[in-house]
Amino acid sequence: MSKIQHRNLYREVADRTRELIEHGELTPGERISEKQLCETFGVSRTPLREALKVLASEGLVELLPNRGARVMQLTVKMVKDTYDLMGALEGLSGELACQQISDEGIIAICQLHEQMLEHYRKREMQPYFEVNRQIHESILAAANNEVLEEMYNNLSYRVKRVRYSKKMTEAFWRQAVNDHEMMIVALKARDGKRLGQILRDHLCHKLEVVTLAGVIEDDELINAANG
Amino acid sequence: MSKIQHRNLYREVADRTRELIEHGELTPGERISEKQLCETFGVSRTPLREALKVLASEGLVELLPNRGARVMQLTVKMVKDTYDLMGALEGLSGELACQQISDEGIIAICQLHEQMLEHYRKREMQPYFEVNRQIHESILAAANNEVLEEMYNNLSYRVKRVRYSKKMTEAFWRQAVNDHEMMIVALKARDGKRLGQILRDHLCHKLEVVTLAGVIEDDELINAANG
DNA sequence: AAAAGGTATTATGAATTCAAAATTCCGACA
DNA sequence: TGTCGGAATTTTGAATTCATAATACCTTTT
Repeated sequence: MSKIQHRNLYREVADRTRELIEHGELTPGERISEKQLCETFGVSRTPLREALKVLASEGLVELLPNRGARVMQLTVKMVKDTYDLMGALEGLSGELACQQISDEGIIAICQLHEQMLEHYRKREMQPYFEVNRQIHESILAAANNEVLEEMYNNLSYRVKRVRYSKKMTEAFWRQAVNDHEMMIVALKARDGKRLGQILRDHLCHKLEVVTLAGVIEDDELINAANG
Repeated sequence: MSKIQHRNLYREVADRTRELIEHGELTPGERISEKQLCETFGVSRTPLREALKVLASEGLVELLPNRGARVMQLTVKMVKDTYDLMGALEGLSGELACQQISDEGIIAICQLHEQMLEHYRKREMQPYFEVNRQIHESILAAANNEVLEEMYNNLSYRVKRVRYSKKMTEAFWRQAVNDHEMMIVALKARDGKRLGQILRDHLCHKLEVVTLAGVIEDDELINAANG
């Protein structure tokens, strides 16, 4: 028996608009026409405008007074900054997780790790990414810090548009798997400091993939590549 | 010539409601009557409701579907979680600041530090807090990471209601000043790792002040003490 | 007297309406 | 041909109105 969810219209609209942005149906910098979005969702302007305010405070859209909403433009610097921040948060989650996780929790993550290795061996990229995501999510959950979780998820939403699977070379992939091997060792040893450091480095490696190892400039706009 | 700010009504309302919460005119857990707030601000419900949505996504109020808004209740665990997070962010800001700050920037912070010491010697608590805030703000600014800055400010807003000046004993104060001495040494040496660690520990000490060294329970509500 | 049920009132959710700002369009003029 | 200015249109900002859910109140029944 699932709980009845009184979902307000503005939440629904916010979620669906987030998806539109994530999937590139609303491209970065594009002006969002209230009227048009209202028609596509079949709602009036009131809940739509409320949703836009929420998305703005989440950093996904930009509200220009009397000039409407725009999908937030991502610059390379913003992505770097966000990754630095997410690195710190992942680091913290690793430290906290080591303190709080149960033995069963560690076993569960190890099993996910084995699954992930299997996908790596078979070069199944999408399943690999999915299990990878689950591992990071499990560590975050084990940290038992809802504020951290909320903030991390918000940040990851901002950079979700930046897909890096196409730029994921064999070398980078190998590095990522290597990072994960070390993570498991640290987690089993409940070495929080170490796990935290590995997670931070791991995210730096991801950033390298995204920014093509620093070939492009800080203020350059990220073009939304949908992988 | 100051820039003309086209401040939307909903922003104004959000700011003023934030202040009401901060100053305890709206107490934690208290139900927010839309009609009443509309009357005090002299605006219609539309901008007020938009403001409430923003405050909700900032974590300052709670929106219960069809049951209106409540000022978010802070539990001890939430404050602990938030401080853990802010510790990680301060740590990051310290590391980044050491990499990016100019020599002039370091000098400016040292001067603030001297001012703060002077206030400490004279036991001028409010001026001490103000200069203290400026120092942390300067380090945060020197980190040159807008996303970090935004997130940190949001978190600090959530726990602003928790005033600790009344619980600030001589021993804690001495500890805080000691932390700051070490910070300056690390900053001058541009030792990012060390500065980061000191900032994290520094925030842990603050947390101890807030939670009275763990005398109260996790799920206990924080009573808003306005210092 | 206490509990249950139904009606009245109030508060919230969302659409509509009105006002004001921005944009577009078009003609006048250099 | 290009650009400047102003009216017409569109778009956003905010108030109002309408619909519906929650709450309060009162009656009825045991």
